[in-house]
Amino acid sequence: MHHAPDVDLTERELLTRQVIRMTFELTGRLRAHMDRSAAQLDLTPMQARALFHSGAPVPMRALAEQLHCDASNITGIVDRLEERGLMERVVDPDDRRRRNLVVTEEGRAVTEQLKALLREGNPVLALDDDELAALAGMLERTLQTTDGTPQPTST
Amino acid sequence: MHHAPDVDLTERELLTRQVIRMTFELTGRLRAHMDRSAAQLDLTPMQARALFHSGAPVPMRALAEQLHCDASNITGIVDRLEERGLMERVVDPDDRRRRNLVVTEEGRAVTEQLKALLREGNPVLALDDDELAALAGMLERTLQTTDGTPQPTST
DNA sequence: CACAACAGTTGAGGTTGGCAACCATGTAGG
DNA sequence: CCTACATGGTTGCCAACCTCAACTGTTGTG
Repeated sequence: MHHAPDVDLTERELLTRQVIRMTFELTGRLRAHMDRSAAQLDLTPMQARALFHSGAPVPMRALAEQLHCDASNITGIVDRLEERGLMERVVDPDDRRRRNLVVTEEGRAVTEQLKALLREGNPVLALDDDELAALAGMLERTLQTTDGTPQPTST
Repeated sequence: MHHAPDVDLTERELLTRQVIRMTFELTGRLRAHMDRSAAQLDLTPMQARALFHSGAPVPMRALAEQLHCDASNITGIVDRLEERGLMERVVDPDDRRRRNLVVTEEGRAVTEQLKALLREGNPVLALDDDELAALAGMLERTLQTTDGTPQPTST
């Protein structure tokens, strides 16, 4: 893209490190916050994430990608959610290999409770309107540029 | 038509939800990115985080708090890091109950490699200088206001 | 010295991550 | 039609991690 002048690079370099450090700190806290919230509803972190990403019926394969984990893990996670009656496997009529995940009525209720808990005490609420809007824009751009699969930099 | 203050609140409310959603999305990607980076160095996610937070000698208790996990987990994590020679338990002479975690020479090298990998493909690099500075400010404020233990808001 | 408090460890039970093998279904070629 | 192959999901295995409770050493206090 655009190579930057060497002198100003240090400035940005320091800032970048700082932002990365804080981003990881924030990430850790958000993760802990989410885990605590999930625990209040007797959900494991992964179960909570699975519910979170299953707004519309979704094949297990897709969920695995969204959760950045192996497909085999989804089996167990969905098993436990299904045992609690929060989710259901529905065979896709178009492709009978596929099992679409459908959140049940109770599952939706639990998901709403979870989202409510997540809003409480969320750090981003400390920002004022302008900052929030700016942050939204940045996040949008940030998420666009990286599609989740950064170049693997193969050795 | 008497109430419905949503007209003013909705704006921020929607924005907040959007930001929260994107924040979690970004969190997930960063986590996946960190896990992949750690895997390239044959480190588990927790081992990587343990190294990351052990710049200066730190008692295991403190590390547990920084990693938001039970103290008993640290035992196993440090065990494996010690087996690889990346860390050492050093008994604190002032308080012989304490074992300070000291990163070895090799451990420091691995940590540097890890940090280098983390910088590669980090989504925040997509931002320009002004945005980066603004983000830094927001993160700082955000991290200040929440000390890691968010108080349950009554709203 | 008896006692509580603290740092760290151990053990049991359960959930997840990663890998390889497997079954069932869909798809392409002969 | 039949084989070969690709795909979605499952199972089994093993290592790592999480949570909780019980336990060993050490420190501080009375």
